[in-house]
Amino acid sequence: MVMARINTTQNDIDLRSSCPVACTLDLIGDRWTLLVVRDIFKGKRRYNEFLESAEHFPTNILADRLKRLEAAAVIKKVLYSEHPPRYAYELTNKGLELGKVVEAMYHWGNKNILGKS
Amino acid sequence: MVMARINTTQNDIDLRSSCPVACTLDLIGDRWTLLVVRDIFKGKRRYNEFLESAEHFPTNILADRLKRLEAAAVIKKVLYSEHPPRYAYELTNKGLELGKVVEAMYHWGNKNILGKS
DNA sequence: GAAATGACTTGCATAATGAAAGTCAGCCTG
DNA sequence: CAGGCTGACTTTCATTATGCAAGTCATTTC
Repeated sequence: MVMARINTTQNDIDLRSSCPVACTLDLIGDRWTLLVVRDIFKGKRRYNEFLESAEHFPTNILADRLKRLEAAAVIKKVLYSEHPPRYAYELTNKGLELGKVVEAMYHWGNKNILGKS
Repeated sequence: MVMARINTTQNDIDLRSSCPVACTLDLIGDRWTLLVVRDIFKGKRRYNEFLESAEHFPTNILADRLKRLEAAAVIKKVLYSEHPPRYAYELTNKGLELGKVVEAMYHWGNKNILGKS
């Protein structure tokens, strides 16, 4: 597919169009990425905590998504132990604002798939 | 991966967990599905109209997503010509409620990828 | 010194994606 | 009524992504 480099804020994903929805999907349009964001909203911070989630991230996918989200400045690494060096993952402002998307999916899934509320 | 058949409303996708966010992603967690929904919100109704979108749906993907969305009762086919038989795609209530998700992505992408307002 | 922990990386088989071309039914035009 | 056109897909096939299992590696604790 022909990709374009559209004027974006600092990150370097290939965008299919200048539609905001398509741009967003180019970054988070897969089955795992938003689950990382959801987990951080739920208070998880460390690699092994993500792995404990019910959906069972494959380890390579988790590592990849953390890398991509960090590159896109949706999350950032924070050192929480010097020796050995260990990092926790936290949401940036950009990541916090994804809360709206996660919430919308939460409500939709609850009502339209799980049939609750 | 081990999939579960969780008590859902009428459709038959395999769900990874009972988390509403994960359930939603099991249905719309890819780079194309929500673009179909977006297009219908923008007034498009027919196969060829979707194909004209800037992101250039591959035809096989479009046909597949329309099928999946119909199976999930997010969209429905409506006959708009008897001879030859031709169908238009429209959103069901379930689909209309996805508007919240699309909107949230629209705002997020505009602000955080395109850098507009 | 041995085993454990946290955080990944690698290998590999299977599944999904995407580009291009093919199909097919029903008009339409000469 | 043969040939082309239109709308709506299907098929093929090369490339890429996913997902499971196993391996790595730097500490740290026993």
